[in-house]
Amino acid sequence: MKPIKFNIEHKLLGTLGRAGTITTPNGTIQTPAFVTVGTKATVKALTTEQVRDLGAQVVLANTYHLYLEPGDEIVRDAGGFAKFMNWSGPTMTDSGGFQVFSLGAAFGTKVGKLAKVGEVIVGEEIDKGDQAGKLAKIDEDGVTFKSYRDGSEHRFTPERSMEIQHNLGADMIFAFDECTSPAAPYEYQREAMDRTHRWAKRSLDAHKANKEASAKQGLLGVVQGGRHRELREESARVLGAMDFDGYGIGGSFDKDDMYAAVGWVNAILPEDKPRHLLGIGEPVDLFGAVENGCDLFDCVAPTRTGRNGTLHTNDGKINLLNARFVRDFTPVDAECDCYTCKNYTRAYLAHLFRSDEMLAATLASIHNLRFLVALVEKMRESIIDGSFNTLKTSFIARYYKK
RNA sequence: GCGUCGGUGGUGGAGUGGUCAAUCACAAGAGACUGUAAAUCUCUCGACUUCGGUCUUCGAAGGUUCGAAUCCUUCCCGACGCA
Repeated sequence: MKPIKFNIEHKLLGTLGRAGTITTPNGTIQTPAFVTVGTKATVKALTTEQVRDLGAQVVLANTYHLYLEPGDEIVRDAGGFAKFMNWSGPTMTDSGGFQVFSLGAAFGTKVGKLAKVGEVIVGEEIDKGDQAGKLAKIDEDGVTFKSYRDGSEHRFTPERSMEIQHNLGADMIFAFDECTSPAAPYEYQREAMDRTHRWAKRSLDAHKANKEASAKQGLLGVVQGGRHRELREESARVLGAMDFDGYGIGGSFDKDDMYAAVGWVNAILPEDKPRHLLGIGEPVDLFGAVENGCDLFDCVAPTRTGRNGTLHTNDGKINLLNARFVRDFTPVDAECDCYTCKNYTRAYLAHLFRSDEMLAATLASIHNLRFLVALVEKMRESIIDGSFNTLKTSFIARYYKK
C-alpha cells in the first residue's frame, strides 16, 4: 500500500497543467498548492495556528536544520515534527540537498540558484570546484558539512538523510541530492547530476529497507541537470523510471526559461505522480510552473522578504520601509482576505518595521503567505473552471505593470 | 557676577597645528532576498556635478602661523560649581 496517492481531477487543456488531490496519511492536499516552509519545525514568526488559519495545507521542514537542532531523535521521540510543532496536516521534509549548495558552492558568495539567461558570473563568484572555505564538501559517498552554528563536522549520505527523515516523520520526504550552482560549468552539472542519480537510487533503497517508514512516508526523487535541456530530460527519464512516490524538481535555472525547463522535465516524468518544484515562489514563476505541470511549490521568499519589509500586493511588491507608507492608513492590499489586511494598516506595519517590533515580522509573514496560498488556490480553481489563462494574464499585467 | 568644562554633519560622538568633507554608531533614503548560514545583507547619506571631480565647512568675529576644527583674544550660547 502506497502512503501517497495522487488523483488528477482536471487538466489544463493544451498544457501540462493539472488540478488534483494528494492523499497522505495525515490529510489531503488540493493541488496545485503552495507549501509553507518551516525549516526548523517553525514557520518563522508564526504560531502553527496562524499558519493553519491562513489556509496553508502543508508544512515543509528541513532535515539538516532539525538534525543539528534539536536533533532528529528528539523530534522522533516528540512524535515527529508535525506533532512536535502542533501541526495536524500533511508535512514534508527537504533532504539537506539544498544545503549542499547553500553551504557549499554558494557560501560566502552572492550567487543564487537562479541566473539570468546568458549571465556571465565573474571573479570569485565562479564555482571553481574549489571547496576550501566552504561549509560543505562533496564526495561520491556523501557530503561533509561544517555546522554553520559551531563549526563542528557532520556527515550526510543518502542513507543518513533517509534515516534522519524517517525520524522526523514527514508524509513526503526527498531523496538526498545536490543542488548545483548556476555558475558551475556543463561538465560539472553532468557529473553532479549523475551522482545525484546514484544517490537517488541509494535513497530509494534505504527508504524501502525501512518497511515501517516506507509504509507511511512517501519518497520523492529530485530531478537535477542545471540549465541544460539534455541533462534535465535525461534526469527526468532516469528518475522517472525509479519507483518514487513523486518527484521534486530542484537545482539551478535560467530565470527566464525556468518554465520551459520545468516543462521539459514534466513531459517525461510519470503523469500520475505529484511534482514539487523546489524553492520557487515568485508569483509569475508559480503561473509558469503550474501550466508546465507542477503540483507543489515551497519557498522561503514570502516569509523572508516579509520579515525584511517587502509585501505582495495585487499591484506588485511594496517595501513598507519606504517613506511613502508612513502615513498610509490603508490595508496592505484592500483585496486581500488575510488577518493582517483585515485588521491593520500600512502605516501601522511601517511603524512596527521602523521600530523593530517583532509583530512586524508576524503580520508581514501572515500576509505574504496568505497572498501566495490564495494565489495558488485561485490557479487551482481556474484550472477547474477553465479560466486559467485569463487569471494569468490579468494577474501578471497588474502585478508586473510599469 | 566669578570660575570650570563644552559648542564639529539629522542625532550622539571621534579628531586636538599639516595626509580632514571630517573615523564610528544611530537616524534617514533606496535596493536586494526564490528547497532559510537571513528579525539579514548591500548602497547612499555637506553642497554642486558632464559622477572624473569641484566648492564650502568645525558657535561668531578677529588674530598668531608657511599652514588652524585644533593655539590666542573678544563676543554669543549651554552645562556644572561658587556667590
